[in-house]
Amino acid sequence: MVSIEDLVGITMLKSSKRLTRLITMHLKPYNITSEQWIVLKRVSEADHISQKELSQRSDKDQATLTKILDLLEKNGYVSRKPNPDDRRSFLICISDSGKSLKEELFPFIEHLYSQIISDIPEEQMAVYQEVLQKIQCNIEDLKYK
Amino acid sequence: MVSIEDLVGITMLKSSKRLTRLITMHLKPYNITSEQWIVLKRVSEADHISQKELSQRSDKDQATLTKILDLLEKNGYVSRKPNPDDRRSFLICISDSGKSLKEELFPFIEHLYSQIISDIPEEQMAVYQEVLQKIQCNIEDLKYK
DNA sequence: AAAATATAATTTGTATACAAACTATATTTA
DNA sequence: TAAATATAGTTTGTATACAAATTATATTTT
Repeated sequence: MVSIEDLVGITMLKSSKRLTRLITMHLKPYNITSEQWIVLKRVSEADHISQKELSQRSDKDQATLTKILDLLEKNGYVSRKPNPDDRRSFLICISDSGKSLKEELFPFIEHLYSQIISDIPEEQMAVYQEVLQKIQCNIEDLKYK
Repeated sequence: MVSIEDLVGITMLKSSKRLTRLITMHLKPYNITSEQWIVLKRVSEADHISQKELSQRSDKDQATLTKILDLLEKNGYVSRKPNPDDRRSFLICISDSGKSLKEELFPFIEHLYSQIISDIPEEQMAVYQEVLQKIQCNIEDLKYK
C-alpha cells in the first residue's frame, strides 16, 4: 500500500533535490551555487531592487537572502546601496562582472533545462505545471487551517 | 520572455518548499519536523534496518541521516543497535513511543495530503507523476556529462 | 504631535543538505 | 596471508531554509 505522501510528496521532493544538486554541480566551475544564481538572475532582471522585493521575486525569506547577498557581494557580483526613499532599505545593484556572469550563465542553464525536459511532450508539461499550480493553491488554502 | 528554468524548475522548487513548510507546520504540535517524520516512517516500515539502507530509502545522505537519527534517538523514537554481522554498522530500531507516534501521524499526514491534491483529476496526477519520473531520468543521465 | 504599531534588514539559533575528511572495519587483490 | 582498496557511520565545514528576536525607521493611530 503506497501512501499518498509517497506518491505525491516524496516524488516531488526527490525531484527538486536532484534538480538543485544537478544545477549546483554544473555551476561549480563558475564558483556559484544554484541559489545564488537565482538571486543574481533576479537582480539582473530588476537592477536597483529592494531586498524586500527581491526576496519575494526569488522566493527566499529575508534572513536567507541576506546571507546569499553577502556572498554575492563578497564575490563582487552585486552591491547594496542605501535607498534614498527609505533609510531602512537597500537597493541591490548588479555589477559589471555580475552582468557578465549572468550573460554567460543564462544560455548555459537554459540549455541544461532543455535537456532536463527533453522528450517530454508539451501537453504533458502543461498538465504538470497545471497540477503544480493547483497543489500550490491547495497548500495556500491549508496554511490557515 | 519566461525562461525554461522559471517555467519548469522554479515552479517545482517553489512547490516543494511550500509542501515541506506546510507539513512541518502541521507537525509542529507533535514536536517533529517533516524530515524526521519521513525517517521515522521508513524505520517503521523496516525495523532493524541499517543506516545505509535507511539513507537510501529516505533519500538522505549519510551525514544528514546521522543528525536526524541523533534527534529521533534523543526523543526516544528510535535506537541504534550494533549490527552483529558488521561492526561498522548499526541497526535502527523503532521504540514503542516511535510506533505510537507513527500510528498517530500516518493517517493525519495522509489526510493532509489528500487535501493537498483535492480537486486534481486522477489522470492529471498520473501525467504529473510521469513527467516527474522523466525529469528524474533525464537528470540521472545528465549527472555524468 | 506623541504614542502605538508596523516594517526593512540583520542576527541568532535550529534543522537540513551536501562535500570532504576521518576511523574502524570489511572486502578484494596480489 | 599481507597489502590494497572499499565501506559504514561520524565529524567538520559551507550553504540554505525558517523562526524568533532585534534595532532603526516608517507608518498609523490617538
